[in-house]
Amino acid sequence: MAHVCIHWFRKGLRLHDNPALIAAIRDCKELYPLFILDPYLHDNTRVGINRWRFLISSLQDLDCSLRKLNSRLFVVKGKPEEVLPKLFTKWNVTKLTYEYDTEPYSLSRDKNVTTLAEERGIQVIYKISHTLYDIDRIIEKNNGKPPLTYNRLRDIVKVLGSPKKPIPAPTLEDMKNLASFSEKHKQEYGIPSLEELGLDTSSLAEEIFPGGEQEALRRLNKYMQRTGWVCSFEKPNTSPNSLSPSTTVLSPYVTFGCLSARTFWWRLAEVYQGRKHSDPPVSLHGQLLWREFFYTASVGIPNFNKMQGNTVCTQVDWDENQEYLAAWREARTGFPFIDAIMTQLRQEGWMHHLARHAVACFLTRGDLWISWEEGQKVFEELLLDGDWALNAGNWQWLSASAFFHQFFRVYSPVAFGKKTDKNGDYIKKYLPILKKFPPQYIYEPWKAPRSVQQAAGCIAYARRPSASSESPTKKQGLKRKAPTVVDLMQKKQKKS
DNA sequence: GGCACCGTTGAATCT
DNA sequence: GAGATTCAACGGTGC
Repeated sequence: MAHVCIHWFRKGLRLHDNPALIAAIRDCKELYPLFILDPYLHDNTRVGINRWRFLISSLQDLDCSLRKLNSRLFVVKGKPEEVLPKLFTKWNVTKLTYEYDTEPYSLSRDKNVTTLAEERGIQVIYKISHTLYDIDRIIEKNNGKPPLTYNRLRDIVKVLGSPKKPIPAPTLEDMKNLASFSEKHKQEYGIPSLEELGLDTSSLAEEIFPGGEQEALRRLNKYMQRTGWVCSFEKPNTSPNSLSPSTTVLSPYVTFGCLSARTFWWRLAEVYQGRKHSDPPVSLHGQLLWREFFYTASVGIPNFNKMQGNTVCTQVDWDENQEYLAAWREARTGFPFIDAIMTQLRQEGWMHHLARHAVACFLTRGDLWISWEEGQKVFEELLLDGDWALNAGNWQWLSASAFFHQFFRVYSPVAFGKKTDKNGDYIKKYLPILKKFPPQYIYEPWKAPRSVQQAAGCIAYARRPSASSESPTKKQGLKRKAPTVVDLMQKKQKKS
């Protein structure tokens, strides 16, 4: 029997290791590769411009790859529960395929859609390919509860064996019997540009990490060639503040599914084969297992992205200070290391894992005592690799709310960055206003003598009318509504 | 994947 | 050139 089939892309924006897509092609006469811009997920208050750009690039790349197989990507807007039934009728669809997604919203959406499809006699097939393992199997093997420690997870996956091997992308041969697509494709189902989506692109910087499967595979190949580097990789020894990333930056590609986690896993296994190599938790395999760890926790723990109603999360009476929160979010805390990281986040959509530690600790238990849920929202908007489970899990970790409980291990906003960047070159890159500041003072500009500040062309503190001291302590500077280096610079420029 | 502080150690430098 | 001093590096410890 020949099907008319929709393969519904959501994450999993790739052709390689896409078992649901392969299932779509089987016994198929017409294939509709579909992406739905869902107003719930693709909402401008939740998705920053960098993430929008990454998504659109990824869709364009997907369309480009599908064209090579005599197919196209169909893009439509709307709630999936409303859009899909219309398309089922319009195209006389008999089969629907998609990749399994464990997020709570996705689970309920997919349940609704499956019901709607089955009511119309449409066959629904989903496959697991976003994670290394079937997350529900991990929980089952741990007696129905998610492992709460990394080592426990390792024990469980040891029992499950190695992750499945990735499957190849469909070929032209696989697609040869499929009908071609409509001529009116572009106007009806084309990929919208950022401008067509009504987005403000004025703040966009150079595209350092372009979206898409081709770029993902290129990047994977590039890093896998560096066998010595891969084998000796230890996450804690990579630098949070190098001028170019000290890690692979494959995370955005894994998040959007441009790169299959299993493909990444098995490519690493090939590199490790016959060589001495680092091991989890610090190795690159270890990083993929951390992802699995947080995915499992997010499935097994209710209200995982919230404090209230979350059974593993320490209940904390966090402060609510909108000014501090805004200062953190907008990179104007006055601590150059913190502000440089937050600037990199906004400009590039990525920063090193340990840099995330530093700013997350600062926002929560370390300095500002603001809820991790607030930080979670900011990261979700700005990170290219913002992933629901990993974001929630890591914020709980860093705020010592769950998984990690040594609350006295606090990252110094001054000392931590110095270990790997004594000269403050990273700070100077992202906060060019400080570029003439001597290394000696760059982590604490307010400690520099006035003459040094003037020579550097940047005054760290204005004399406050009522302040008795010319060199207030950092706490005073922080806790007051202190003018930022940027504010002061602008003020100074106006005067002169 | 803290940090600061302290004591030890050993090599380099000074007197 | 012996003894004193300095200092970076390191490890242990408590928060």
